[in-house]
This record gives sequence, structure tokens and C-alpha cells, in this order.
Amino acid sequence: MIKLSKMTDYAVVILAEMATRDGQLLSAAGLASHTRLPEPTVSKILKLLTKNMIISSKRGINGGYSLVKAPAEIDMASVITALDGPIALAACVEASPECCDYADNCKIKGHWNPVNIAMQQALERVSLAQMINNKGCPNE
Amino acid sequence: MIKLSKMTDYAVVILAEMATRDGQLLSAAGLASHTRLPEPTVSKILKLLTKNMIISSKRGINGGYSLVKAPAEIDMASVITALDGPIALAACVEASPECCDYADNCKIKGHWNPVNIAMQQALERVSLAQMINNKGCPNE
DNA sequence: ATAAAGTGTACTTTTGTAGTACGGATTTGA
DNA sequence: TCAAATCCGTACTACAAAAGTACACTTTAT
Repeated sequence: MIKLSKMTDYAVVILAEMATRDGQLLSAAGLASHTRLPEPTVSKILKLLTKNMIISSKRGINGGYSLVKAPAEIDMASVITALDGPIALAACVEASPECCDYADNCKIKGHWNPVNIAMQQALERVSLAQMINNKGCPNE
Repeated sequence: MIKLSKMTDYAVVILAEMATRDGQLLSAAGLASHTRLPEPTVSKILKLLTKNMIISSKRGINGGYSLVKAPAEIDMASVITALDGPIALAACVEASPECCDYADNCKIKGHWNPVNIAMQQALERVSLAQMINNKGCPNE
């Protein structure tokens, strides 16, 4: 299975929680208890989201985190890139400094690129708002 | 990074090698030496590809593997599914028997589904032939 | 019957993720 | 100005999944 890291999964849960309290400044501890996720993990995720400008932070007493964009403007490609790095299926992509070790024998040099681009575009089309509005568990 | 397993990467290299010798019956050992990949690994991959009807095998002396479809008819979604299982980004998808442990607090229950479908479709549109024809290393 | 080839299972090693811990920096308010 | 609450950064440990390896079994042509 092409896996998304758990961290990214958690990140979306946290962002969804923040979206329902738009404008409020929320502490890491508060978000952890609301989402029932371990606090250190939540902190780590919030830090990464902050570094990637998806949320903003305020330090000191009464500090906390808040969304900088509307949920409809936050796309999944940004969130995944923030947590897992660039969206790429294989090591052998355009960004890598050189061809892989098997370059001479490899008949598909760097050609995951079209696939990677297609996936990137697919993820850019899904917003946080869309994921929240899509209600209910499909198994119920 | 959203990772594809190395096995899948190898699988495409092996299939590309087979495509250039269309019709020939090739042994696991032969494919291993042509691709410079470890032989046991190549065997494991060929076995999985056979089970998923992407290639066919012939046993006994002078046996080997061959493609059952033209390279243009082999899509990446099939190859990835053969090696890594169903294409799905998160554990919390339609196929899973129940909602995740955080179901009660989770505001995005099972909503990676639209993303998964978009990715599946993107991968179905890329054929083995396309990946082979796309020549040269982008860094050269 | 034997050798060459695919098949299946189980084990070991390696790698990367997830989780944890702790000390530091920043801001507010008394 | 001090203390408390909060964010920030780094390093370490534990666990799980992937990758690689080994080996015994089955099939088939000669």
C-alpha cells in the first residue's frame, strides 16, 4: 500500500479540529485533548505546520496556534508536503542530483515524473474544507 | 515523502527489460543479470507479477517468464497494486472494516477516499510503454 | 533420472517511523 | 522583575515494516 505517514493523517485531524474553532488561538495541549492524540506528537506536527506557513503560532502565556487561511484554501498537497516532504513516488526523480546506481541499465530513467506530477495535481484539488464536509463513516 | 516501495520500482525496471525482448521467454537469472538486480529479489517480484496476471510463467527446464499484454496495455496502477496492494493513502478508507480508534472525535472519517480515487485514476493513465519511451535522464 | 527452472515458506537484517524526553526561548501579567 | 504558561529544537529509544536471504519443494525437457 502506498502509505501516507500517520503524522500526516494526524495533521489533517488537527487541522479539522482547528477549522471548527476558526479564529481562536488553541494551545498544543488543548488540541491534543480534543483530538485524543498524544501531546508530544501534536506539538511536533504543529511545529511542522507552522514552519510551512499553514498555521501561525504565538508564543508566551496565552499563546497558541491558529489557521492563517480559510479551510477551503488549504489543499492536501501543502499539508502532505509539510509533513512528508516533496510528493514523489520514487527516489529516481528530477530533483535528485544524479541518476540511480543502475542508470546505465535502467530503461526508465527518471520517468516516474509524469506520475508524480499527476498525483501532485490530484492532491492540490482537494481542500481541507472538502474533507470536513464529506460527512459520516462509509461503513455505517 | 510518499513512498513507493523499492520492489515496485524494480518491477518496472524488470518489465521494461522484458518489453524490449517481447515474446521471448526469460529466466529469473537472466533478467537479474540484465537489470543488475539481486536474483532472489527478482524472483520474488516475478512471482508477484505472475500471480497478478501481468506476466505468465512456464516451469521446468527452458522455462521462464513473458509478458501477456503489450507494454502499452500495462498500466502503473496494476503494477503497483500487484506489489504493494490496493492504492490507498490512509488506513481509514472505505475498504477497512470499521472506523479508526478515534472515530468519535474524528471529523474526517474515511475521507481520504476522493484523494485515493484521484490517484488511482492518475496511475491508470500511465502505461509501461509511456515510461519506456520517455527517454534520457533529466539531469544530463 | 537428472538438471534447469519456477514456487512457497520462513528467517534475518536493515531502515524509517513513531514516540519520548528534556532543556531552552519567548511572552504575559502580577 | 520574576514566575508561569506556552512554543521551540534536538537527541534518544523502541518498534514495525520493508528488503534481502536461504532453503526445500515442484515441474518439465532431454
